[in-house]
Amino acid sequence: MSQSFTEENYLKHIYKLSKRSEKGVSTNALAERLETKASSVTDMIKKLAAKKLVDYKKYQGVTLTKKGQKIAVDIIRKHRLWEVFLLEHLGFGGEEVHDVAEELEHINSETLIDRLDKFLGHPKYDPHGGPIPNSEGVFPEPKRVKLDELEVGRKTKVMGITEHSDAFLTHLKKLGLELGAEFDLKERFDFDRSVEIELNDKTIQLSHDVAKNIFVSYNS
Amino acid sequence: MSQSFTEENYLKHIYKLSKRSEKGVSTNALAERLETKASSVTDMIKKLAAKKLVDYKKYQGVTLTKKGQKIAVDIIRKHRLWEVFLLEHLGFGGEEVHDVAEELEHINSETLIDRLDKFLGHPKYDPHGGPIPNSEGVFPEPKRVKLDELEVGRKTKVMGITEHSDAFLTHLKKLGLELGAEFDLKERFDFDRSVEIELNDKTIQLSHDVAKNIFVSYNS
DNA sequence: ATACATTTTTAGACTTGTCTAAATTTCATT
DNA sequence: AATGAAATTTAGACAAGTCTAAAAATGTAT
Ligand SMILES: [Mn+2]
Ligand SMILES: [Mn+2]
Ligand SMILES: [Mn+2]
Ligand SMILES: [Mn+2]
Repeated sequence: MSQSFTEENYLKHIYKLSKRSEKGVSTNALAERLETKASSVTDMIKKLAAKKLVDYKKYQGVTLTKKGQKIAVDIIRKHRLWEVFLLEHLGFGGEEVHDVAEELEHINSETLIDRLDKFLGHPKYDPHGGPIPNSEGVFPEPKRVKLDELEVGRKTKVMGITEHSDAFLTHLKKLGLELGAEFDLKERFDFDRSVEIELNDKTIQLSHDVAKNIFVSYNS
Repeated sequence: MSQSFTEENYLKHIYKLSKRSEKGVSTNALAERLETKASSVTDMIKKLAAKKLVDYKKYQGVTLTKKGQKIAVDIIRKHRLWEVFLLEHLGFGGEEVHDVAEELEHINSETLIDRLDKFLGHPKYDPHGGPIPNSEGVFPEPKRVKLDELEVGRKTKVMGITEHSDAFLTHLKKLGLELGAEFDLKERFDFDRSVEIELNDKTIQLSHDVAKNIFVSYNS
């Protein structure tokens, strides 16, 4: 059975919304995410339920079935692989990438995505730090975390950022915290959750606002 | 104004069909190409006419307006650029490529296609010998021709084929006429339009059936 | 010029995804 | 437990694209 773009987008957003709470995803939350009306969401949910892609009881929200989940994860895989391609090979900037990937993720060809994956060298994370599931739908082990939450004492590397304002980018540049920069996390101050890192033999203080927007990776 | 996938496919096929005759494209021809019914074609043509993308008089067939033509040529550009990418960078085989390109051609992002074009090195022809228009919609000078029609005496190179049966492919392989093979056209026999070529110091006869399915290129 | 076949258009219906407005259910407060 | 607010579903409508069956136009062959 094959899905329309619309159905795929619904499934993907149900998946993403359901990550942040045990209960089913609410009609309104979904409507807001998809920039559509609650009544439209109800209609679509019924269609997805008829196809056994979601479980649905009136007024109780939706959850994905195994089948629906596999499709959702597959869309995420495609989205992130395309983003890697656009950024690393076509020279796109961080922000331009998402909208195009939003369309490319719906191109349906297993061959295509497998070969793209190979071409890209089987990346495990996209440039925003998002983990890329393999073709079985399995996500890589989470060896990656926001600097915000990293264990003190770790050697780490800047893998991505979650804030893309010019202000933030130039700030990072000034500090020397560019993509790929390596440093040690020396200390975290409970008072304001600011951190102290050592980068190229310099000691630097970072506010919580900065730390929470930097993705870092660590080994093992 | 933005077009749906469907509208874009109609425009593209009107363009291709109108290349082979002066008159407008007939409803039935279009229906057959698009694997749909004549009545559906009539409906869509009226929609396109309302958008000023085609000129249409009842029972007289359609032709593209300047606007419609630009859109059609743009789709062809995208289709062929994607085919180059799939073949040269993802390792697709000649036949697998088309169906995927049929979907990719509808991804709408000028940035994307300009960067893809650059990434590919601004190719002028796709691997089937199809010329790739530039972003203004201008096709490259036709320096490429079927062996069928090549001027006797030319040095040429195999650039593509227009027949993809196993039988034909193995035949070519046996003759040494693979993609990129270089040879001279020595003679053409009017009797049956067969040709004589010289390839790697060997003289080979090719029937018209073979010659008409080989694209060759020549300089200046 | 007439008759028949082919092509094209129209009429009416269906599916997908959306919307507004109204009805229903659930939830929070008293 | 009652009530009002918020969330959700239903009812009915619409646009896009398609289809079948029937009507109209065009082309062809005597
Ligand atoms: Mn994205
Ligand atoms: Mn999408
Ligand atoms: Mn093609
Ligand atoms: Mn297409």
